[in-house]
Formats: sequence, structure tokens, C-alpha cells
Amino acid sequence: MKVRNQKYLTAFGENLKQLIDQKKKTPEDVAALGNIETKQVYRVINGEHSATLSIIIAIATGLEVHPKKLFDFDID
Amino acid sequence: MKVRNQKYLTAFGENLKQLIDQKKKTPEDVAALGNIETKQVYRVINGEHSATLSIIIAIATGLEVHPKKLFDFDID
DNA sequence: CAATTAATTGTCAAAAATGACAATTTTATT
DNA sequence: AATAAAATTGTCATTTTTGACAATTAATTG
Repeated sequence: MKVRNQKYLTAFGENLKQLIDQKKKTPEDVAALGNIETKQVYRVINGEHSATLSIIIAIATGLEVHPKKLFDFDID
Repeated sequence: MKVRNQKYLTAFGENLKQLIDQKKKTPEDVAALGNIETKQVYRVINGEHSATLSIIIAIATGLEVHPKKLFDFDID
């Protein structure tokens, strides 16, 4: 992965994890509803990958939240 | 490109274009400030690619807007 | 309208993300 | 503690994005 903004990716993953918990879902639930691999969800949670827009939208779909919710946090 | 959600990518690009105009910037300005290639910005505007989170964040940086602004629109 | 500059797109190698399944680790149950 | 089930991570081939620069098209100026 291009380490352009690892800090942001980590924060993004933490926020995603919180949202999943708040929704009382599991990464598997999200993946199933979003039609992607479970591993992709974990990769994003862990900040391992700079996920593509397609995956991000799929996760929002699987989470049943508006995509902007995934970005509704601040760093530093 | 994986054609998982071309419709969304197109809408995302249109929204981005509007934001750039509103900010009275050019794709080149955004790219320069975000430290990415100008072509990347055009690719996203045109919905050609499912851009990575890194690129999306770089664009938000270059635009000087909060990343969630890039997702603040609805489809259909 | 020619010439110069700015804006946008093409190309392709290199790098990175995705998908599919296996493997491992963790958690729950007895 | 052992077993079974669930949750999380590893691997690697395939597909896709990114970066760098060239090439083209559009806009502006003289």
C-alpha cells in the first residue's frame, strides 16, 4: 500500500469499527449485505488497505448508513 | 474498472466537479495542493476509476474541504 | 486566424487492491 | 480442558489503480 496517509486510514478503520458495533452488526453481516468479501471489511477496519470507492460504498450499503457517515470523524 | 457501482462513481464525479467550481479552483490546483497527479483528479471527475481512499483524501486536502463533503449528495 | 498557453486525455509499466479459499486464532459450550 | 463453532488473518493470482510523461484538444491573446 502507498503510505500516503496511513494515519487517516487507521482512523477511518477505527471509526468503521465503531459504526459496526453501534449497528450491532458484524464484519460478516456488512460484507454479506454489501456483496464483498469479509476480508475486505477487516482490511479496512485494520487500515491495511487504501480501499477503493467501490469497496467503501459497498461497506456503507452493508452497514445501512449513508456513505458520508464513514467520513464523519476528525483526526489529531 | 470493476463495474460494481458505476452510477455512484459518476455521481461522485459530478459532485466533485461542483465542489471544485464552488471553490473557484481547478483540477490542477486541487492536485497540486493534494500532492497527486492532475490526471487522477480528472479520472475521478469523469468516474473513470474507483479511486482509492488515499486519492480521495488527497483530493479533499487539495480542495480544502472535509472529506465527508465529497460524499454529501444522494443518487436517484 | 495564427500562435501561445492552458486544459484535458492516452498510454503503459509499476504498484497496490481485490477475490477466493485456506489457515489460524479466538470464543463459546460442554 | 476438549471440542466445536465463529471470528480473524494469510497467501497469492488476477484485476485495477496510480504515476509519469506524452499527446491531444480547447481557450486565449496578439
